[in-house]
Amino acid sequence: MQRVTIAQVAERAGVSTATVSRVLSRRGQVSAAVERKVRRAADDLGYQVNVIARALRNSRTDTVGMVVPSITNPFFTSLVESVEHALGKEGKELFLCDARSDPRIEARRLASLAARNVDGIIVSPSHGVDSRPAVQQTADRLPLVQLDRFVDGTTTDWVGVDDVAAMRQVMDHLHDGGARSAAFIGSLMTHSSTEQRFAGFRRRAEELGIEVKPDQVLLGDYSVEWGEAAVARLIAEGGLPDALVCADDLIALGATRACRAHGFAVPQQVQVTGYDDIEFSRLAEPALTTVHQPRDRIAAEAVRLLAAASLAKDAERGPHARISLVPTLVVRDSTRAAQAPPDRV
Amino acid sequence: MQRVTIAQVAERAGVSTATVSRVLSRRGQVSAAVERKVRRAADDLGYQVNVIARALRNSRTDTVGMVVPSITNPFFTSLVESVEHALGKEGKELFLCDARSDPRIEARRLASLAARNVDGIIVSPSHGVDSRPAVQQTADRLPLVQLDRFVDGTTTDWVGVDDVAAMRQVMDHLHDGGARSAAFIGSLMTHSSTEQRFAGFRRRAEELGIEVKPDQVLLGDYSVEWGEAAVARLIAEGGLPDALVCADDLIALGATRACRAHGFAVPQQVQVTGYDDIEFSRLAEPALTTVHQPRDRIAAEAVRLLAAASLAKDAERGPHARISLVPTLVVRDSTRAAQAPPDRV
DNA sequence: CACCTCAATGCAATCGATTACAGCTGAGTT
DNA sequence: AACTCAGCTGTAATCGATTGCATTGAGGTG
Repeated sequence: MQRVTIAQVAERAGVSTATVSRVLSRRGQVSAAVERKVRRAADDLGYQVNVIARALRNSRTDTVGMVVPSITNPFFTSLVESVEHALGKEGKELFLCDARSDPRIEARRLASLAARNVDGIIVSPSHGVDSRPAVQQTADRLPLVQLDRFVDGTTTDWVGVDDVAAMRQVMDHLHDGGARSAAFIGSLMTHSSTEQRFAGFRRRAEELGIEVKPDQVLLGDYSVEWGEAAVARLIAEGGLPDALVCADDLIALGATRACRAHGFAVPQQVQVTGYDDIEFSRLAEPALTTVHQPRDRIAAEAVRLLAAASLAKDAERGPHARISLVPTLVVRDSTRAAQAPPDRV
Repeated sequence: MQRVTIAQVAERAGVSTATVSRVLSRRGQVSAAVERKVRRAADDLGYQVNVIARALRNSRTDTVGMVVPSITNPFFTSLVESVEHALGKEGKELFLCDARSDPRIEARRLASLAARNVDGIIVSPSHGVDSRPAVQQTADRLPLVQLDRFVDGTTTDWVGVDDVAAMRQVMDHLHDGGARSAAFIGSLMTHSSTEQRFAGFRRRAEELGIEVKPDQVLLGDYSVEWGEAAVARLIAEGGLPDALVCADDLIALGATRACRAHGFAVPQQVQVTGYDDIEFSRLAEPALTTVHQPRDRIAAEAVRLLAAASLAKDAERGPHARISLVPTLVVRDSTRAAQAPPDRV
């Protein structure tokens, strides 16, 4: 299907393939007259480089691979968009893979990307432990940056946000709104984001004297359904605390919905917070208070690290960077205003 | 970075590269003893094929390219997921590109995919007219299937749903719910889906005697913001009709929100319908009545067509297929039950 | 005029896997 | 014993672009 080759262009222009290559890739010196002839011939024939052949020769593909746990999670989708944008500025393209939250599929994707000679890989690992072998092995072969989530005990670059700091803001805000007890709804502790967020939650709750009953830490997965189920369980097992702190927006949307379905007013009776600031958190009823992640910054840093790693090569692979950006709390209507209502204090 | 080559495996196993290749790609006959030696050597060295080199030789990449107008639109995201799944069954991978709804970016993506020797391309064109040159040109070089949307006047395979039939269901349902007037909120007529949906809307409205004022056909883009803006405009310019028929769910979500913000009850005072059945349409308040697209079927058909086209090659490129699947109406709470309330009739 | 410099260009090797063709070996045939 | 043939295996060409090295020739210098 790929018809026109550099040889045909060379023949038509009456020069050698070397010259054509030099003209088309702007390297080496070529006289103006020849350059014109070559360009002319290339245009006439509708020549397009064969990226595959070039990649084989150069072992560079100008392509970066990205693996995310789930492409249907709006947070990752918008992260992907940011990454693609950042890469575009460097003339690179993105090869996107969905791991379906399964470390085995993830491992296959990583291997396949490596076999395709991508210049680097950006991955948000599906599992804090089980993802390790594949991630580590891939990182040994080519530049790799972990994004948002990370695998325990791997030594690669990482970019994400400071979950602990974010949770502190969330808890302070809830406390200001009068919350004196709270539940945490997250995913199983199988990936770093839940772990970190829970750690931040627990620490600040303790400092503020917010009560967290042991059976009010519920772990499932990042989905609306789980948010609904978790709230149903809380209600069945003794009622809701003052606040529901959710590990992501999907859970929070489900939780809010379940609260209202069971007749609990949000935020009057229960405050709810999310995490990620996906587009729909703004549209929910009530609009969700959540933590905004600086996606463009995250993406830009990841791309920068990757570029740096490509240059450094095997040589002086210095210590790996862990870039932690500061997220911001977005206060909307699922939590109460700063001044605690007098009847609660 | 790619270290282990077939030559190294060959040396370690004490055979030629040809034999290694034969073992690893399961072609040609090789004695059991040699096969064992080779596999052993390959494992020891951690050999992985270089997909690039193989692709250059075979001019097949086992990769399919997909271009969508916007990766942040949940409808396309889930379509992508379905396609990836369908491809996975055939051992193929997906190279995903976002056109940002810009035909120029789209053209670049298509060219780049072609240069990468993908085996085929699945595209949902951004623009009904401006996307034509690039799509047609790409289709001339390799197998291409249009999905969901299509470009006017191109001759390629297409898979999508019967928008007109879907709109008939929507209108019948609204009519049953008592609607005697309606507005249409869509995108500019720059892509086929809005065109088709509007055509179906208008025709059935006429047949049912539902009034559609000329200035109540509002065209913007597929976004929540536009849905909100359109409703604001309708209210400012003389009030809402009985029903708002939206060309996609994002618009419908925005429209619903705006209605409620302006004090109009949905569905008691205004019925609202969407299109696509994205996940959040279920979560909205009230849950959105919408048209469900059979995404897995669409994806499966597209992949099938692509495979068929790859086999047929340039040879007997028969007439192109246009596969139109039947979508289903999903009735939720943003429309009224079948029996029209007596006070409306 | 002999000799040197340097820009322009071509030749041919290279990236790694695949495969047509040829060569070899040994079992089976007559 | 000579011959056939199938089954293995190796040699080398190939895919298309890039690039180190060699070659050419124009212009410059003493």
